[in-house]
Amino acid sequence: MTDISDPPSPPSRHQRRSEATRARILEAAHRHFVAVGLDGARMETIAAEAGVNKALVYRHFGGREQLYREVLRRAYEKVRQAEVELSLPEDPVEALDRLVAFTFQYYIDNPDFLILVGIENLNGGAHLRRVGQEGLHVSSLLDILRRILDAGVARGIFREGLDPMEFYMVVASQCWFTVATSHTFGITFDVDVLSPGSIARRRALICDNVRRYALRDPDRWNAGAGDAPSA
Amino acid sequence: MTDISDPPSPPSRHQRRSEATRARILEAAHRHFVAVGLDGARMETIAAEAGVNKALVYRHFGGREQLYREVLRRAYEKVRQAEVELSLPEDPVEALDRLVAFTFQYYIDNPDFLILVGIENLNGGAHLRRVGQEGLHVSSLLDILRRILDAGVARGIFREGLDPMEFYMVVASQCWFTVATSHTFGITFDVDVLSPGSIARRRALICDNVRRYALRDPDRWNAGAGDAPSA
Amino acid sequence: MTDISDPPSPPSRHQRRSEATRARILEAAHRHFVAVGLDGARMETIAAEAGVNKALVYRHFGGREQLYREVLRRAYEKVRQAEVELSLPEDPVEALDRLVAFTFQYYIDNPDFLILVGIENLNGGAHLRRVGQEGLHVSSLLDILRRILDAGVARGIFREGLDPMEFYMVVASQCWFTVATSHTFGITFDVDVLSPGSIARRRALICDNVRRYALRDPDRWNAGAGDAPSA
Amino acid sequence: MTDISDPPSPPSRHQRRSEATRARILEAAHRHFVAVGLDGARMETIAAEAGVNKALVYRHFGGREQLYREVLRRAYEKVRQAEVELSLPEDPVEALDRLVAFTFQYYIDNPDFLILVGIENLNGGAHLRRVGQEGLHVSSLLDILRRILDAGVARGIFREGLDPMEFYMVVASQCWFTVATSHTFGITFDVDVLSPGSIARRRALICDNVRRYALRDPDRWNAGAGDAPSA
DNA sequence: GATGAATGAGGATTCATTCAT
DNA sequence: AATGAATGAATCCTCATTCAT
Repeated sequence: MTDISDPPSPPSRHQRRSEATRARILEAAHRHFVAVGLDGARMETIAAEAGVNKALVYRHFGGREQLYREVLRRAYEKVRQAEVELSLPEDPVEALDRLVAFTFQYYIDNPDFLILVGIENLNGGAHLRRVGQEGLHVSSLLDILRRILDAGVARGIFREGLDPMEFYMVVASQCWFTVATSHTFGITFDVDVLSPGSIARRRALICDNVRRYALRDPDRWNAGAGDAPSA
Repeated sequence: MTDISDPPSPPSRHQRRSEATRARILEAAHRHFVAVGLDGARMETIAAEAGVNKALVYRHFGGREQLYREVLRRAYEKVRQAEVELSLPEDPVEALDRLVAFTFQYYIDNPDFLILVGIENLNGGAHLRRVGQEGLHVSSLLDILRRILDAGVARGIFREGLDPMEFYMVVASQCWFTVATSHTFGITFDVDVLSPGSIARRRALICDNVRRYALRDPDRWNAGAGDAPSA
Repeated sequence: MTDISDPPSPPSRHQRRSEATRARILEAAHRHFVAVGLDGARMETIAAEAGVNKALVYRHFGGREQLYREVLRRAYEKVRQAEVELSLPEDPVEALDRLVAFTFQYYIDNPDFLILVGIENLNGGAHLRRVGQEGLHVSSLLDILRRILDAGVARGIFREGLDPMEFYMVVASQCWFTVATSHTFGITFDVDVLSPGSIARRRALICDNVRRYALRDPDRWNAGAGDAPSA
Repeated sequence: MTDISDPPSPPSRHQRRSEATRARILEAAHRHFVAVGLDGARMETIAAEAGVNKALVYRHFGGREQLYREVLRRAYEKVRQAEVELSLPEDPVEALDRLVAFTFQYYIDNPDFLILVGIENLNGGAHLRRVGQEGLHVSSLLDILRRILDAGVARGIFREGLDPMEFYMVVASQCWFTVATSHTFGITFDVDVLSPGSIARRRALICDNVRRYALRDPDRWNAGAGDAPSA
């Protein structure tokens, strides 16, 4: 945040406090937007949870929409960051499993993200569009996907010509659906989709499906390798 | 709604008009809830679009929540109905394709349903839970799924022991994700997910994936059979 | 208000009550706008003074601007009405005096009108313009002015070719200034412009000035005829 | 403002800068108060237009009311100054014309003044009263008026016993009304009161009226002498 | 003198809901 | 069944003003 380039002037106490306030507001806003949605959110509540005055929220962010946009932007920033930090195994098949496990776990651990994206889609993507595609750093994700596919192809074990974006869809859709529709799915089928057992089974299933999608000869690899590594 | 069981007394003019009014309100409410969400919806707007007085909406449905619940219930009723009416081919592999095509197309043609379910999941399923699992007629869906799987197993071409609910997840998740996150996905990857070409490709991909999931020996069936049947 | 033309249906209790409410709001709004100006006025206060709910004011008038506009329109309607009801003497010179006396007295008795017009001029006439020139019924005023001038010319005692609008300006300006700037004028010159004595003197002065303006031979008419008739 | 009386110490750089800031704030405040009125004015806007911080406005003037008062005081100071600098012709009749022309033109050129005085009268003169009558330097105006009247009387061409304040009213009222109610008057009568032609005609009319008021024998002086002298 | 951060109070407008007819 | 009037409780956002630096 504080750039180390030109002038050595350290941030004044004013600036530091302001920065901290801004961060507190953002966190409160994130929590609140996630909890009750864009329309349901109350500026008053956000301010109160941030421990500041309502007017200050306006001063810092200009209004509810802009605040929401910033929250959204940061949520995307965070996923992409996590993806970048993801260390993939050399072995392409293990990499598939790792990608699925990571994606699934990220959704489970960060329902916030799913919720924000859900809100956004209900909104027709209006706010994300204003964030701008550049802010979404998708190339870093595509790099990762390509690296996995290329490695598999190089070793002659993946099908050729797979499209990274489609590959991503195959992975993400099943993880996404599991978590994002867990409530309605659970009610409809009278099951607990997010119980540890269900999750482990589901992850293994998705790993299998992804292998079947990517591998030239899935049967050579014993299915079930995606089995609950920790649970 | 009007039950045909006991007395022969035909509905009075009053009753018929009332029934029609109720239907108009429900349609208006459906449209409005879908358009702007639960929190965004205004009783005034619903009443106006139904061409009736606000107070009448209250008389008929008691309040905004109940109205929403009824809208939700009917949306589920409608999918299940469509599923029941779905005529499946004898051939199990064709049945897979048909199920995918139907599911995908239903989501495309009825974004309302995805939106309502999306809203519901953001809400933690609170309203759907009050509708009650009975109202969701899931057994008719499970019947269909089982019928397909059983037929495939009977002919020795499907893997054995596949779980209908998991099978459904494999089908639904990829269709769902494609449509339900089309806005954010489209913005992120800078593509038009719902263009006719994209849809056809995506459907073929999902068909392939589902075959790979269900079939004992996917390679015997030439991939790409799911290619745009009509479009 | 209730037109006697077509249907004999008497206003329902609802309608009558609503009409009365509307009137109460308008009166309260008039008082409040006059007291504190357009920007200073509080919808809350208006509602409270009308004995109704704030929201009802919006229901009836749509908003603060429209409410103000209606108040303004009615104020103009009232002056024009008073002018129409003004009975002018046959004698043209007496008519001049009468017109001055009426105009002066109207301003003194209805500072509301001056205040509203003052507000409006500070606003660049924006709201009056939206009322529309038709709503101002200026022709009835011009008729009166013309009648006076024509009578004087017919008797050969007024100058010919006088313009009604200019004539009006000569009359109104001096009355207007006296009342409308009474506070600053009074403070500047340390006098009480609106004391009964001052008013009587000022009226006589204006009458004289108007006679000098209109009459062909002012000296034939003993000045001071405008002297305080009542005070 | 900076008094030249006692000590020789020249203003420090600090003081000079402060003085300039103060002036900038006053100018911004003047413009803004004139533009949107007392209630409509925003401290933020004034500060921004002055290019300074809001808090600085408070430091310099203590608050919005005091700032307004100072603006008002300066506006009066400026008129009186202009009046003092007015060079009157020897000839009393020409002096009348000159006074009218000056007064009229001042109002046209300085709508600010009319607006501030208008605001003040809507306020009941509350702020002007706090400025204090001494601050208004009315005696210099009265001197001028008396000088004109006395000259006319001395030459035997003006009526005797004319009161300076009444004389002023006769002059000012017609100029004032023309400019101060130009918007509502224009809308009501559907004319452009401030077009060059209208102004010239109006000035001539007022000159005539003032002559008729002051002169013992107005007919000896050809009317219309007030015709657009320069414009 | 000058600044940016922060506050508290207010004020317009909206809305779900109820009432009287 | 259906309506229009009326209400009370929010909720967003703005502003004058003060504080800390």
